[in-house]
Amino acid sequence: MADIFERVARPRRLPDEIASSILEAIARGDLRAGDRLPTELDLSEQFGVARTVVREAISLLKFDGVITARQGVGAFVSEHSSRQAFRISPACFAKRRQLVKLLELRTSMQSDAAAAAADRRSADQLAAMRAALDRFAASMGCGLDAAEVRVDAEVAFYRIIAEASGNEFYLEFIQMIDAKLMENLRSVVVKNAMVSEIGARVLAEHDEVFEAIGERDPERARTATRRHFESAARRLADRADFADV
Amino acid sequence: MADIFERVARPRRLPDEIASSILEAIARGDLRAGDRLPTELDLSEQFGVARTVVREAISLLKFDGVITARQGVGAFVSEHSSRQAFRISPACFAKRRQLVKLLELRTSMQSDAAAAAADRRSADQLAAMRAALDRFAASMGCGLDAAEVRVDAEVAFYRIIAEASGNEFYLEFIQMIDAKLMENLRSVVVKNAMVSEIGARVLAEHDEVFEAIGERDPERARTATRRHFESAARRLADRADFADV
DNA sequence: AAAGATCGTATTGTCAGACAACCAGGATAT
DNA sequence: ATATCCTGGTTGTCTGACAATACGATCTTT
Repeated sequence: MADIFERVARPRRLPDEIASSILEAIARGDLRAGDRLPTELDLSEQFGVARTVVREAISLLKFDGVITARQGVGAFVSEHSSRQAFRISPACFAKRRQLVKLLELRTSMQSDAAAAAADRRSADQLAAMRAALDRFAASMGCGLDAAEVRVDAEVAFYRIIAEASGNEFYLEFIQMIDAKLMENLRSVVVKNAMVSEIGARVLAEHDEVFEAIGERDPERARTATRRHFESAARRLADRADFADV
Repeated sequence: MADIFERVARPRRLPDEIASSILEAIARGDLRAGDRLPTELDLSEQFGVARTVVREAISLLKFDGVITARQGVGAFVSEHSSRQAFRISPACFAKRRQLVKLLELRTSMQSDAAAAAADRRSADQLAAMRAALDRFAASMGCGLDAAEVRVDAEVAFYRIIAEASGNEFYLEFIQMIDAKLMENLRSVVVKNAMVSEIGARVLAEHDEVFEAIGERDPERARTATRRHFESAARRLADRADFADV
């Protein structure tokens, strides 16, 4: 089931490149709220591309509320509060410090989603959680394949919980952050999963979450989930080797 | 301090309009993951605009990871998991049900941010919280102006907490969701603030949060914050009149 | 001199058309 | 039958033009 080949990296498109570039300038502080951007013509010359490309780039940032353009006047960096989208720059996943913060965010979301799920889950959803956990338990071997299956089951388990929360925003958020975390950490997670002692303890953690949701005990579901994610984060942060910036 | 006039609504730009239109089609289910979009030329004819406009619209969605385009082939709706941004459609703020879910999300974030702040806040940050609470307490009159000040102080109080969490992602998320909530609910919030019995009770709730953070008690900070936001959400949902869809 | 009207210029918003890069599938040659 | 080439279709980028808007300077009027 696990894909063998990595997806090839498509050449990035010019507008995305330029948008990221401007975004970085803002993050660095070279461009501050209220500052005016160079004109589209200037930018197209600076970047060495056509104006249409610059326009697409700026269009992205306008849609996100990062910059505001006024016809006849110019484009300006918006106040931070007027942002329309929550977006995590890929660079954050490479730095240990940022990564820990993202895991913290993830923990918040997931544990409250679990609490909500304890209240609102249906019998079917509970059964789906059970099935995911069974898949997890059934693949307790130490091989690479088994570990892969186990990791997938784990991810599925918590996705189902998010779904059962009845609040689609939890699900959306968790899906987004999970996808990007997995992109960057899958190998480490899988490697961790291959250590057998850890496997048994982790299963107990998941079971605790499952039982709490089964018994419709929100408080317990919340703390159990938190406990699991906190220890998982510890294991990950210990093991992963980052540019420690 | 409170602005007297609403900001005039700028005419929306064509690309944004079209992007939202496509986004809605996806949300409705008219376009599903893997489906191919009409060609840019087709779309420009359907919408009655130039291709550059369609391109800008599609460019937005590509940046968000909602659609994936392959040169020479076409543009396709991506898997949900490959989304790059968390974005809340404005329509969600008009429907009571969705709004309740957003408040739930907000509560999760804020209460965990408070717990983190209890661990990590500096003395300065604590003082800033105190100052915001004092502003809140000082404006206990029932007039409209007093209520406005009070609401601002309240928002500031919880923003400072998010800042003190030491996790900038909490802050960013809360700022974004707050800005949009306030856009839509400010009048209701202010109206609520003018009811004096509520004011006193709310102050007690804030104080509890403040004390917990002062004493570096994460658990208490979390539950106190949760208690406040849950009762606030109840008051709001009762009072606000929505298209109850 | 002060106030108001007009005009010019700069900038963003939209349009139209062209070519390049790329891909899929069919036609052709071996 | 296989490999190669070609062709049409689609996205990516470029160029140039005009429309819409806003600001500021100049001119006019009082």
